[in-house]
Amino acid sequence: MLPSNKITLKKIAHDLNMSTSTISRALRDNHEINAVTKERILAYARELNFRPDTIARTLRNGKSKTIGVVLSTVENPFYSQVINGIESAAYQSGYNVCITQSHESYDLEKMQVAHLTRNSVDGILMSLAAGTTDTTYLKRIKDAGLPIVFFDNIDQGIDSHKVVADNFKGAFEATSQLLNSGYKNVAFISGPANNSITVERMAGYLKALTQNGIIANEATIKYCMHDGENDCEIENAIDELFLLDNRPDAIFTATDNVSTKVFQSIRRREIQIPDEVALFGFTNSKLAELTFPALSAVHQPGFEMGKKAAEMLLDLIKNNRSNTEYQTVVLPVQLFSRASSGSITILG
Amino acid sequence: MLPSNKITLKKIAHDLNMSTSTISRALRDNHEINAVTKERILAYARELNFRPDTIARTLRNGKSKTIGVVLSTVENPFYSQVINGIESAAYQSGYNVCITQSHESYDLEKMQVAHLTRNSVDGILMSLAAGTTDTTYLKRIKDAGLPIVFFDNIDQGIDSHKVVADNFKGAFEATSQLLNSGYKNVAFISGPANNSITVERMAGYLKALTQNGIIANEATIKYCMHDGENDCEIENAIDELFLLDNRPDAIFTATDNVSTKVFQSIRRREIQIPDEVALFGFTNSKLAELTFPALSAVHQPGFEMGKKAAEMLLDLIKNNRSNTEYQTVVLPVQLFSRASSGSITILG
DNA sequence: TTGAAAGCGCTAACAG
DNA sequence: CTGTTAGCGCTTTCAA
Repeated sequence: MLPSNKITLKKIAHDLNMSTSTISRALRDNHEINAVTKERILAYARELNFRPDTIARTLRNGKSKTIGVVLSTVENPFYSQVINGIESAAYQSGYNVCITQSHESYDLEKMQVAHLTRNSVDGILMSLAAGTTDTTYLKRIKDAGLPIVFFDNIDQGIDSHKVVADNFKGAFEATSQLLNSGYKNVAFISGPANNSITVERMAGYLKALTQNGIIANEATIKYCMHDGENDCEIENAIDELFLLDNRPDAIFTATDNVSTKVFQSIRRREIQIPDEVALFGFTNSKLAELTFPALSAVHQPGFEMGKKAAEMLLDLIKNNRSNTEYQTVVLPVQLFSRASSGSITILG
Repeated sequence: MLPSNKITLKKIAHDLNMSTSTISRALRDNHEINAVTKERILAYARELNFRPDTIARTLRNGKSKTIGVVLSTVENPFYSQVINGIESAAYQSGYNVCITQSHESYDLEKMQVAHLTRNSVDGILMSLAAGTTDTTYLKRIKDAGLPIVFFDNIDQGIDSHKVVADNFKGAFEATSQLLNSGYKNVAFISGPANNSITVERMAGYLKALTQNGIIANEATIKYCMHDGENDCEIENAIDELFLLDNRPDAIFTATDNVSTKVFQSIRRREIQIPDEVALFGFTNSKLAELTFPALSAVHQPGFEMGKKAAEMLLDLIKNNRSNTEYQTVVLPVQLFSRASSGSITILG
């Protein structure tokens, strides 16, 4: 018996007086192994509680059975729901998930992607950081053969599978509801101007305005370069809006983080919602219905988005398709019209 | 020039007419390499954008420079803050972080730990799942030499570094504040009875009661086996409390998930807070101050806990200490007394 | 049905 | 200062 501090194929082979290849085959249930030999090996492996080393297997096979995820931060409830969707699909297929955060920073995002590729993930799921504008590094990785599926904040430039929420419709409906409730001057606060989600939600917002015969006023459109993570962004945006001659009577906030931060700031300023200013935002927080006043929200299907994106990635990985027809899946959003946008709603 | 689809030491060595060991040494800035050779190698590696394969390096070195994390779910704001603390410490030391979720299930937890060890993490940070009672499998892993640091929901049975919040004090203070505000019959709802956090918070709760000359009533103490994730748990607990002859006029909720779920349920039932029942809970949600009424909360230092736990783990990993004196670090909590416990507070 | 041998990409002991 | 060689734990030809 070889020393038992580390159980390897070699040790089992030695103890059983067989070759490592036989052990390897038996443990993977290879059919060209004698049934009784196989049983003996399995029994002994079980006794030793043997677990094949994933690292060695990965090095040898060139596949890790792990998918990497890059998103801004798990602290955002929407993304934590996405993660649960990803895991559900991955585990189903026997894949592991490695979650990393970009904190909306281009440099961190790049570093995380580098880590993931060097750790041989079989594919990557990602929502771009707010600060990312140049995605050539991703294109290079994808062209080198690593499947990437984008979700939420995507890049229009790279041809690949994508899963997004119906941002346009969500924004259009939210803005329309504010206008229908009688608000005349609806402002817009979002993340960085170039982000796909901002662009789409902005389009929905503008459509609602024009459809109501309103001409958009650039002064009432604010972007937060760091999606509101840099606190002054939010404060400045609100300050500027409230200093306008034609002060907004409602704000549509276009991202989860911006929505809760704006809500918090308005409350801190002791400005009455919705009497002085109405709010309608994008958020997946379960506490939105419990705030005062209850926060009107566009809710994205986080779990479904993660699940769908993971499924598409796994399909790419397993079928090793090179010339696939890439598709973009658009998932429906849900609107919850509550007190913050002037609606009277019963909780629950 | 060897084919360039995969850049390895071997390819660089071939192209430059040197041996792989020279390349390896040069890239790791080994001092016994000629300065000009080193520069040539570095230049060429840079040109090819060479990145050493982590998997191969891990297999060879026996260390992955990655730490694994197991916690219930990232959807819990407290844990997402812990993660950020862990990452901050890990990145500082050049370590990677792999986050996994147990969803409060013993089986899932065990599976995640198995995955992590098979993927050769250098150490594990974990908060036990609510459903975990038997930790012998962890003891075995630890005894085999893998450092493990426990945080939040810990196991008293295993001797190792631990980082926790001052659960006793948080619960004691919260309950005391409810009693000082005039509530006479304070109920208790928490996660599973056996969990360390429940035990400690319960002790703080009981201490506050006895110190106020109150004899604890078992009927007003409720446990949720799945930390409130199984929705009926919360509903049943509340139903039972409200059916008591001596109906509680206040509830101390002892975990983040239970706190928000109980709050939500009470609101849905249209029971007035704090007039009909006051609430004081443990939660790290940033929205707690924005709810109606504002939710009184014991706030745990999530970021600090993650940071400290990671630092202790990294110390264990780097110094490879076998017979360390293990210590348990207790971090202070913060109390935010708000309207839900009868306090009048100004936001912000 | 089994074994021997090569090799995934890297590092380190040992030689020179 | 640089090269040769062996080997981390596994899988896979190829040969028997």
